Amino acid sequence: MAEVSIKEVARMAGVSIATVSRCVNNPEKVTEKTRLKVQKAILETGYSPNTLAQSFRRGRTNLVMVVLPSIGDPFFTDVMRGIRTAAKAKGYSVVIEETQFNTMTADEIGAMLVSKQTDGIILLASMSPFGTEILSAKSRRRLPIVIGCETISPELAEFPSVHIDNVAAAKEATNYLISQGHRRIAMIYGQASSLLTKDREYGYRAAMNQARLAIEEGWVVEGELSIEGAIRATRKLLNHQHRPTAVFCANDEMAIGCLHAVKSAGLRVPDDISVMGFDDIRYAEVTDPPLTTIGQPAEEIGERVMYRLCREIEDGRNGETTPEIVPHELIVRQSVAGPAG
Amino acid sequence: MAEVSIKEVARMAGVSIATVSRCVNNPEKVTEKTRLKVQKAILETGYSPNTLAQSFRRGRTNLVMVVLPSIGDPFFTDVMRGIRTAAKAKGYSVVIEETQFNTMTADEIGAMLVSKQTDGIILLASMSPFGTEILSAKSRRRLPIVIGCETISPELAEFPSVHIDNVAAAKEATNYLISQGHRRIAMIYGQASSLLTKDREYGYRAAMNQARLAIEEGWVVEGELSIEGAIRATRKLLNHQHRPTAVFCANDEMAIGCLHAVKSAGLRVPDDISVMGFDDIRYAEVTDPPLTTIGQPAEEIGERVMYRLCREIEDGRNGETTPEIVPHELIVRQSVAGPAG
DNA sequence: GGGAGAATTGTAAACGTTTACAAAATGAAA
DNA sequence: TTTCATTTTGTAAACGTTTACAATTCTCCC
Repeated sequence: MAEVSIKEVARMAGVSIATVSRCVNNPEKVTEKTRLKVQKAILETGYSPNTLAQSFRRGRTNLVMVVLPSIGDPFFTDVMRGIRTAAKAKGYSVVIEETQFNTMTADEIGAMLVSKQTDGIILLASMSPFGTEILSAKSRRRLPIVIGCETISPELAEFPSVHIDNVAAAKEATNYLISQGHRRIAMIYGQASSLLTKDREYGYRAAMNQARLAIEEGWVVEGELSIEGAIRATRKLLNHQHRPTAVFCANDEMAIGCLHAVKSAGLRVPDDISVMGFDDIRYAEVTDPPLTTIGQPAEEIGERVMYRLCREIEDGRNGETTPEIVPHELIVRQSVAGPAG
Repeated sequence: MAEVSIKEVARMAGVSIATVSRCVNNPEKVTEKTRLKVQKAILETGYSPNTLAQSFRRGRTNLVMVVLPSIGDPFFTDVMRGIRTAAKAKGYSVVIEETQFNTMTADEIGAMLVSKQTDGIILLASMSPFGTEILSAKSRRRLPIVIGCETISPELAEFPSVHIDNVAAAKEATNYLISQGHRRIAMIYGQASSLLTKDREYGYRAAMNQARLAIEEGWVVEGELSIEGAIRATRKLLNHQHRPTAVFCANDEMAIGCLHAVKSAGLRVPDDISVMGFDDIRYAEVTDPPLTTIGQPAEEIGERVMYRLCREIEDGRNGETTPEIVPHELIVRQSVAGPAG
């Protein structure tokens, strides 16, 4: 009952399978009369095209893979929403792979591409260790890949990308802390392997240098991009012999951990220590105190990245790889104030 | 260069394509000698099987669809992690569809199933409006579907499921509030369409009745399963002529909104109002104050649901549909205390 | 009515696998 | 060596679609 194929429909409508196929895919190539006959037959048999056969025949799956560090981070959730919106509009489905939890190795990513399981890939994760492999896979055939959010490592520079100017944004965040009177500013960055938070670290250092402020040994600590990691990192900062008066966290998730750790230590935010985040996830508004942070148009990034990938898939590689830079925004709430002293 | 098929390998190794296929899929059916020859040829050509052709031929995609209200909710993120772990172990990929944002209609879900794009479906979302349609699709052919988290509506009762006992858990939560001395307890539930939070509401009402406590008009409000919605709901509760001393939120996401709204109104938690959550998402530990809530083994649910689906796909429907009930746990933190008065 | 040209439909090949079945090779027993 | 049983390999069909190309039908004009 279920496995009704095009043949059945053709038989019932008294036409050839080619005609049925045309009715479905190019209705304008077919007479009104036969189209009605065929539609009736389709209704009666409950036919729907076998997508597997279609994919096989057309050599396209209409499936796209997104590689990201963690869907747990609300920022990526928002990016994903944008990707999904665009994907739906263009008739694609999306499969997600998380790297942080090692659910997929570089080999597997390559294999997936080569075996054409997916039509293209969006990289939202730092792929430094994967870069070369993907590139080598690429040399073998045209690979539709677009990079989002992540600043691009040199090996991946030839792929199109969509992201904010992370260096400039981090600089702006740090400058805001400086403008509030802070001189002893620490930073919690993400995983060492993450290019993205490296860029933010770079922006922070640039701003500090420019303001001729010293960054003491031990003021820049790794937060593992998680709440827990940020809590540990913050404890280290609080125990530092020259305790900073402000902490710039490379993302909001870590800022939430930082906030918690500071308050758990009996200190007040922002009275004793100011905390600055990055991303403006939806929890940033409801933390106590609400988080001062950098806003990114996450959903827009997702949409643009997906549309860019569609161009890549459909028009083929057109060589144009200048990054699309989207705007960021400083969002002032209550987690930053002037230093106590 | 890229499109090297089995033919090429066969030619290079001097064997038939059948032998190559066997080398890849049933190496034990082939002589050591020829296997080596073929492996060499595979290496040299860089051959990898065309998954599209395989899927087509085998009638299996090794793709599974998960339908959920919102990946934004960290609880579902954790469930997804479990699903992914299991999926990876069993060689499946996962595509996610969100219902809350209407990215997919019931028709499309049905179409996806019928067209065999995916081998099976996991429903983490309330499908009340979809129930009958899915069922009608089901009657047409065997549909591997497993339901997770969500309590099952009557129409879907014949599908296997994995979840906690939501009614009992909500009862336990409410009883805990009562045991702390609360008499005026309100509840914020999720979307009206969500069976899951309906069950929690049912548990709350049962506990209140059993304790002979009145539920005043306007004490049970809808929170839309979002932070924003919960904030609005909480404002209503705070303006109620008989303000409750405790609020039971149907999930932590809403509890976070509730917490924020209470504090924004200048009241203290738990001194003035106690707040109880549900799910124990990772933010629950770092809210201010940390959230008293009900813990679910989210990741385990995900894994079990996926393994159950695999059984469904591989062994075929075996008729056994008794739900798997996993344990929940009351987690006491600081957002609940005795009432002020 | 006949004929040219356009519009519609049908025929059949192709996509890359897997797999029944037939054929061939191997090995053991006589 | 012959024979038979067993293992290994090859042949060819099949999966459901799409799509060149050929065949047919229709339309319109003379």
